[in-house]
Parts: sequence; C-alpha cells; structure tokens
Amino acid sequence: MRKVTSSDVAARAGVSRTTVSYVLNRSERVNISEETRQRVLAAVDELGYIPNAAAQMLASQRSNGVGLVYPRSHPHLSTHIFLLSAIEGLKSVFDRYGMHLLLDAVDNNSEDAYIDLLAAQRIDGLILIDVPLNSFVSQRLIRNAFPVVTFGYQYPQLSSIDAENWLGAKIAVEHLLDLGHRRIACITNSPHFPGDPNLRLRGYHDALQQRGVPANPDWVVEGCYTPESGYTAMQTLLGLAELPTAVFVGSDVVAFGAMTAVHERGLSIPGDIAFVGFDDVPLARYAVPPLTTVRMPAVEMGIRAGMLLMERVLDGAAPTHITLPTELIVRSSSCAT
Amino acid sequence: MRKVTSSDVAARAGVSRTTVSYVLNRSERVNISEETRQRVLAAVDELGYIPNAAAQMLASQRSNGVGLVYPRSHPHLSTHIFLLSAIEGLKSVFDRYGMHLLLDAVDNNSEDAYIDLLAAQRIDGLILIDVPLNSFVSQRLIRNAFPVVTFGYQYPQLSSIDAENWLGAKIAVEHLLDLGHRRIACITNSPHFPGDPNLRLRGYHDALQQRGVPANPDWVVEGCYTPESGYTAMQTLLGLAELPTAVFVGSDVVAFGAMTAVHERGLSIPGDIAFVGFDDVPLARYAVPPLTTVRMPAVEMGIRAGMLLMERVLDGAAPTHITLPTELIVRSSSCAT
DNA sequence: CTGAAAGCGCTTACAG
DNA sequence: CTGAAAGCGCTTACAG
Repeated sequence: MRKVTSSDVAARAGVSRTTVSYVLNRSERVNISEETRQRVLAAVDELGYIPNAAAQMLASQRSNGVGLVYPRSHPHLSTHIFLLSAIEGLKSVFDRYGMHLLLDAVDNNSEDAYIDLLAAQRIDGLILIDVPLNSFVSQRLIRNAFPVVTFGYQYPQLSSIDAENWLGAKIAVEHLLDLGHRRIACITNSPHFPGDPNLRLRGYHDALQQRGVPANPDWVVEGCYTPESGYTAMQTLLGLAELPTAVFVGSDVVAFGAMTAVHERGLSIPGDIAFVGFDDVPLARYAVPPLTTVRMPAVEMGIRAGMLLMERVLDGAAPTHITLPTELIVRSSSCAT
Repeated sequence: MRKVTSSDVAARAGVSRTTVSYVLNRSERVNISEETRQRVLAAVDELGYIPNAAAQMLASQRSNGVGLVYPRSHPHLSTHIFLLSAIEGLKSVFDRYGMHLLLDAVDNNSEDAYIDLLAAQRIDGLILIDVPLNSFVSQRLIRNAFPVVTFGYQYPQLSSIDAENWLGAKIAVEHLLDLGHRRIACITNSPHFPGDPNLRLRGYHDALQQRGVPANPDWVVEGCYTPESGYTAMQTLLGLAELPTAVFVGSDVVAFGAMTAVHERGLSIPGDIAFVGFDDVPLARYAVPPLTTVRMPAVEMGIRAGMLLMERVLDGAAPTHITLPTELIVRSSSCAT
C-alpha cells in the first residue's frame, strides 16, 4: 500500500522526475516531445499517481487553498443561507483552478485566527463574508499584497463584491410609496454599530426623502438577524399610537417574525399592514402571504468573487470593487393580487 | 518581508531547530528544561513564528485537514441549514485540535473527486454528509483504514452518526393518533430510490400499524426536498375523494409548501388538516400556524461526529455508530392551543 | 537534556 | 528536448 511518487512515474515512463513534473505542470512553457508526454501521462494513469500536496506546496510556494471566513457568533440564518449560495458560486470557479476551500468561522471579538492560515502559507487567498477587518489586519494584508475579496464591507486596497443594497432598498420602499403608502416603517436587519454603512436603511430614508414623505423616527426599529428579533420589533411598532400601514424589513428572516406578530394581533397582511423584505430566501414565497422582497444574487456574487480572487492570485490583477444588481420580487405581502 | 522559519527561532533562542520543534510539538514525550522551553517560546512570540504548514505536512505525514463532503446537486435547503449547524458542531471540535475543514461538494453522479484529496494526502479524515458511497470507494477507505464519519448513510466498517429518524417519525405520527386522527397522510422528504432506508416513512407506517390504523397507499406522496415539491404533493392529496385530516411531512421545508397549498384551498390548519414536520428549521415556529415538528440535534451531531473522527485519527479507535435522540416540538399546526 | 543529519516528495533554475 | 542537483522548511530517529 505504498504511496506512488513521481519517481515511480519517472521510472515507468523511462524519464526523469523533472520531466514528469514538466509534463504535469507547464505544458506551455517547456516543450516536451509529444511522444514523451504521452508516455508520462500513460504512466501517471496506470499508476494512479496523484502528486503529494504537501511536497507541491513546499516546493512551489503555492498552496492551492483559499480561506473562507464567516462570522460564527449570531444565529445569522439568512447570512447562512446566503453563505451556502455564495459558496456554490465560489466553488464553481475554484474547482476549475484546483483550488480548495478552507472554512473558518470567526467570533466577532476573536483573535483573527484565520491570519494564521496565511502565515502558515496554507492559503493563497482569502474570502471574507460579512466580517469586518480591523485596520491592523487590513494593513498587513495590503502590505503583503495578499489576495483578498470581501463581501459586505469594503476597504480601499482590497477587492470586494456587493449587491445594490442601497438601490434595492430604495426601490422596495418606492414600491410601497407607489402603492399609496405614506406611513412606512422600517425594521433593520442588524443593530447599528459604528462603521456600519447600513445601506438598506439609507435606501429607506432616501426613498422617503426624495418623495417628500416625512420620516418618523419612531418607525425605525432595530432587528437583529433572527425572526425573534423581528417579532419583538414589530410588537414595538404595534404599540405606537399611530400605526404604520407598511413595513420595509431589512431581511426576510426578520420579516417572518414581524409578520407573525401582525397575525397574532389579528391584523391582515397586506390589508392592514403591507410588507416588503430583503434577500429572497427560498422560503420567502411560502410565507403567509408570500413575501414581496428584494433578491440578492448570491450565487452570481460567489462566481464573480471567485474570479476576482483568481485574477489576483494568478495574474496579480489590481484590487477591484464590483456591485451586482438586486431585483424587486413582487408577491402578495405588499399588494393583494 | 522574509518569512520567519524555525532556524530564526533557534538562532534567537540559542538552541537547535530540533529543540524548537520539540518544544512546539511534543511537550510530553521529550523532557526539555523549563528554562530552555521558556526561551524558545519567547523567541517564537517575539518573531511571530508560525510553522510552515506544507513543511510540517511533508515531514510529519499529517495534514491537519479534514474533508467535508456534501451533495451539490439539488436545492436541498433543509439539508443545507442542517449542514451549517453540523459544521458549527464539527468546527468546535476541530478547532481544539488545530484541524482545518476543507469543503467539497459532489454531484450525485460525479467521479468522487474528493478521493483525490485523500490521495494527495491533503486530509487526514473525511466527513460525508448525506452522500452515498459506492462500494469501490468504501472498500478503498476501509482497506486504508482511513478515518471516515458518515451522516445519513451507514456502512459496515465506517463510523457514522445519525438521529433517531425512525423513532422521531413514529412519535410524530403517534402524536397525531393521540389527537384522534385516523386519516393521516405522509409527504416524504425525498423520492424513493433503491438503497434508501427512508426511516421517516417507515416510522410513519409502523406507528399506524402498531395502533391498528389501516394505511391508505393514496395518502403517501413523494416530496423532493423543496417547498415547491410539498406544494405539488399537497395538491395531489387535496384532489383525493377522501381527504386526510392530518399530514406528516418528512421535512419542514417541504411542509411550508404543503401548508401554502392548504391555505390557498381555503382550508384551515389545524382545524381541517393538522400538520407535523421534521427537522425544526429555524423558521418552523414562524410558519402560519407555527409548525409542530421533530427536532434534529444538528449541532450535537456535528460535535459527536467530530469527536468520533478525532478519536480515529489520533488513537486509531475502532469504527463506531452513534444515534442521537430527536425530540417532538408541539406547536399549533397540530392542535389549536 | 540537546544537536547533527537524513528525509519527507515535490519544483525549478541551470547545464548540456 | 531532457536530466542532475539544490532547495523548499519542517520532523524525528539516532547519538551523545
């Protein structure tokens, strides 16, 4: 049960290990006679030779690994659904290049353990999904010209990918305005913290402002990723003297909780209160009633992010920011059909 | 920006690289004077030394990597929610041992590409979530005594983890029987295929049989992972001359679709038709009405699977099967409260 | 308790 | 077009 090495292949093909390596790795740069090539390939096949990853990494100074970092802490369900779709896109690109994905969850307040992956040279690139970077770490990444693509946050000299959160939210709220609503509340997806751009909330405000509809601070309530938080936030809104007639919720998952609060109160959706969510999670159209929402192009974002990273790993391309369009999906939670 | 190596540490601490390696790796086996230890540790710290992973892998013949394989193909939403919870559990174990998780999605009909990870010695162990193993691959894994833990399928000489699917389903259906239902339908989570034990469906049948309630073949309809499939399956049931008064659905996600079909038909839940799902996905209690279901202990399964794998990697422990309990969560889709 | 040296299995200038 | 040889940065018997 001995492992087969490149020496075995070389012996069988009657060439040196050098030639085996050339045939396997750089068909373009070095000219190998077609006959030798075939002989080597045949030997590889017959022996079932797979190069030892560690030896390759050590000699070539490339790991063919990409670190994927995401937040561990909160029960960030929609982020997680998003995560798997993004991974699907990322993998479709990485598979073509023989890159492997290493998963690393981080706590919000952790020691950035993923940096060790980089220091150990276990990865050639980094994908950060919804994790903020402190300036110490980002400086280090920039200084080393280490390939990075971020989702959800944006940094000056690092590549990033995002969806049109601001525009998507603005269009969602304009949809409600077009339906005649003037008392429109907002439940955010996440609590506000310094440095958080919260583009969805800004889209909400800007839509109201552009249409000259006065904003009511009481009608903006914080959610925190979970349906539970949406339920609580909606109860706050339902306790107000003047009820909103529509609610824009920063994520579908939070909207599920908010809608439950409305049902329990005996009010009807969209008759008494209309709803628009954000994300288009797979269950959104099976909410009661089906939830109008803004679709995030998660798989596409993964694909583009993967390409961005590979261009940087392979060709040293410059850092680039890409923003992908979102799309309003109208269902019956905003207007009876 | 030169990488710091163990030579640098050795020089700084005034010892050999051997000693550096001993201090870092086998505190128990070799006795190093406390003073030397401290000197080495200080040098490591001051230099920010992180051992090169490739060199370590090559020299030690251990990769500290674990492959996590899951099915790519179908839009297996509840599997995916399950997947992330399982990963949470797995990582909590692997983090303690410095093991890294490599993600690999496979197509149902693919070439088992993950086997190359093993051949390249990039991983020391394998976790298979809901992917069946053909006998060629399983024989190879067994022959090499390669550490493997499977979820969802079980093989003679490989470790596996599972939940009480049969018992959970049986208890769910007994819950409906206890409520007085006799016309109980079942929508499965997945289409039947050869070799699929489908324990949830068996639990359904066995509950009926033990209570002497006749089974009606028309009342068993196949779902296929998605809410869409549940919607379609429910429409089939609603087209029958004699309607069931309760439905046991093999997964919550499928149940969401089925419940939507019932609402559209203008029937009430649980008044006209009661529902019980399976999985307890995070949105289950925000279904309308909140969905009675059977909870899968996903995180716990991940933890136990991780421990099973590590015992095998580290101590060569024998293959073991573990089954974890499920729990009925009663909400109002089965009985008005 | 500590060090010199071989070896892990590749890649890649450098010669020829 | 092909090969001999150095080197990647660790670990680990083996001596002492």
